[in-house]
Amino acid sequence: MPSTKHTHKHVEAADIAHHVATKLDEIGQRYTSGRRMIVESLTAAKRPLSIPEILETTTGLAQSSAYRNLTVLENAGVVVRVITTDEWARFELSEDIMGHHHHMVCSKCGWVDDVRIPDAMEHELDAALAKVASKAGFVMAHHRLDVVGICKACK
Amino acid sequence: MPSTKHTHKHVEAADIAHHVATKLDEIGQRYTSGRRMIVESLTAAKRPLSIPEILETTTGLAQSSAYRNLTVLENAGVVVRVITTDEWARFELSEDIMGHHHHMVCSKCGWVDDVRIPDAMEHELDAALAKVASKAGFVMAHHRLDVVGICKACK
DNA sequence: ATGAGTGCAAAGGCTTTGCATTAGG
DNA sequence: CCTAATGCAAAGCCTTTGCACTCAT
Repeated sequence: MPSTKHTHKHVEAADIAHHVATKLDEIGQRYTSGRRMIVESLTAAKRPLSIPEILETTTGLAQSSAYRNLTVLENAGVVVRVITTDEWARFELSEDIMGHHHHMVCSKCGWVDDVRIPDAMEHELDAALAKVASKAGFVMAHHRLDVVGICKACK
Repeated sequence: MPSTKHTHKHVEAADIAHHVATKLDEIGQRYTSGRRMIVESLTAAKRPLSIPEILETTTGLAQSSAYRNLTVLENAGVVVRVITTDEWARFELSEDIMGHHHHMVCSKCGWVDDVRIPDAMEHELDAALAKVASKAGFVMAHHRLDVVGICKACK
């Protein structure tokens, strides 16, 4: 079992299937073909996908099944629902798999991609946020950070 | 450098009405009673409100008028639509009026409140984000930062 | 008068759900 | 076999829109 020293710990591509199967099993769910297609679609994209985008890459999957399976995968802790604008919801693999990261959102076309900032800044940020949150009686679970701007294609 | 003072510039409460009226006038819109009620509601709340919350404090305003007026106020640059979870959209006065800030979102009940972090951190953050964004071909317009956690009431 | 603003109800668009069918263990 | 999973279509829910009425200019 090879161990890595990267701070961006994440599940290796080849192990994602196994990881997902395990997480699903933990909540008594099966790793069906539909779910496999969705996970593979998200794995290949390496960025949050909307339902329409997911359906484009999963032949024969009904829209309702996509929604239902994404909910199951979300409950299993494998997929996260990303809220960017008010259009479509987007889904991505959890940080367990992808590592901690943030998003760039194109305010023109809605494209979303991943970005990472230095660990040092993440820690500073967490410290500052936890402080101001607790001052207001909040218990911080995590933070969410997005870059809003114009993507390469829209520029 | 002597000009590093706090950048929390905002419109004084008493001047909000005038500011809003001006901004509306700039796009050829009137400051009607419905719009006034909404602005006063948002001013009093000092946090992003959902449509149901706004309707509770604006007697006699139709839901459709609330949506329509909020769109107008948004176009006038007076109100901003805040996307937190996938439930209801929330609205708040723009940063012109409220100053730059971020949000705390309760993942249990959906409550949203404002938070501010030190200017120094804002600047570091902007620098780091602009850098990673441009590396991906994005032109950053601004950033969005939320604390997700459990609020005082839900704890 | 005359067009903006409003209320009410209907329509839209994304998401969820009911139900009969199919498939995996 | 037996229950979970799926497809299809209908229903839900927030939001937007059409239309007639009202109000301010």
